[in-house]
Amino acid sequence: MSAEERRESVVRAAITEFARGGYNATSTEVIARRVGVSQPYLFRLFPNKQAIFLAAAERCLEETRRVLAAASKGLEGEEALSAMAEAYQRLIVEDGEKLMMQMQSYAAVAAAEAAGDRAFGEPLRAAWERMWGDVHLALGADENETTSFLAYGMLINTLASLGFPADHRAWSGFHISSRPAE
Amino acid sequence: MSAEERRESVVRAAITEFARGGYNATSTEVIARRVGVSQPYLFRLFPNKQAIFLAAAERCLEETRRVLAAASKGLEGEEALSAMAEAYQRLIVEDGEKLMMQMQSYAAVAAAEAAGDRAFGEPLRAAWERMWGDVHLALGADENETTSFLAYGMLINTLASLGFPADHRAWSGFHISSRPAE
DNA sequence: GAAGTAAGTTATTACTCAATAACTTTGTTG
DNA sequence: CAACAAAGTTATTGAGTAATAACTTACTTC
Repeated sequence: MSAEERRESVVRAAITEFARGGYNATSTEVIARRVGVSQPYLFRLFPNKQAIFLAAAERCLEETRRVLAAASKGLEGEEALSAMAEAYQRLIVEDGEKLMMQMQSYAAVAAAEAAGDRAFGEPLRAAWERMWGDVHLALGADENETTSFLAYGMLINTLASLGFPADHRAWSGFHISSRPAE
Repeated sequence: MSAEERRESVVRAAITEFARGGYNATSTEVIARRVGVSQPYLFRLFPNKQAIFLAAAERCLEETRRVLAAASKGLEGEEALSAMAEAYQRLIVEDGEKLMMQMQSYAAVAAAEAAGDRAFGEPLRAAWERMWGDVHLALGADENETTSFLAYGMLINTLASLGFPADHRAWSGFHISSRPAE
């Protein structure tokens, strides 16, 4: 298998593991095991652990952006909004990993920023901007609509992270059919 | 100093340290040092590290609830809404720690839930429910208003965590005067 | 002043983990 | 087939860390 293909499997494995464990509690060992490769080999593919995390986090945001863009393609206004909302809901329900990884990313970036490391968050801010731009376009370039849409998305993330069951009143205002798989 | 008073200082120190470092990257050593006490003594005051984290996380949510409740006291409708929004904004600007700690909490709970530990999140779900209830009452028991208010709050948390500067277009729709202290 | 108790310490253990170095295998190509 | 490179391994290190055990002050109260 080529190094490039291996890197791809590492990113996928990293998403799964970091999503559950967060940055610090996830060892490079478990990632390597999931890939089916020795632990030190990861450091031939990536310079260090942080780079693996970053690649995984970036991929998740990018995937989310892609899903939203695909859902709203050819639609506008109210239709685009509900299509994206439904797509995001489905994404979370069918693939809880992406949500968890997102939350871990935000926490990790916040920690890095607090520690004075501004470089770490850069690629994630860029990825967020791309997503913001796509949503903004899909919603007719209305900034309030865009902000509102993303706000609801972030609340969904929070409630799902906290583990509120789907029928809890904390979810009132949403129509989520089931919770993300664990 | 009494054990109860010490516990109080531990909670405050823990908020500061966990906010920057997250659960796993924060050693009990640095918390103890901040309190001005030996590391093993923490385990006389709390059963384990997780309990310290939980106490800190719970305190943060509770504080947020208290701030919102105080801001909306005696007001209703639109007035209550803008009073709470302003109070939340001020809370974040003046005390970025609380925000960071919140994000770390969500990530930690998500990880615990994914690992099958449903007990860890319980106190935080309860704290969130209390906050939800207060906001709900303040906004005239309108569930859509409540959900919307909290959604914007969570977006604020996300953007601040990602480290977007106050004048960035990601903040459009908000009127935040400055970013939280670091 | 003895005796108890609450607040605190030092020393230690058992463990985990990112990263480096040195070596080996597998496939390709002139 | 020789020689090179890419993919991968085993062995190791050095640092950090939650938690336990055993010991020490300092204050109170009879």
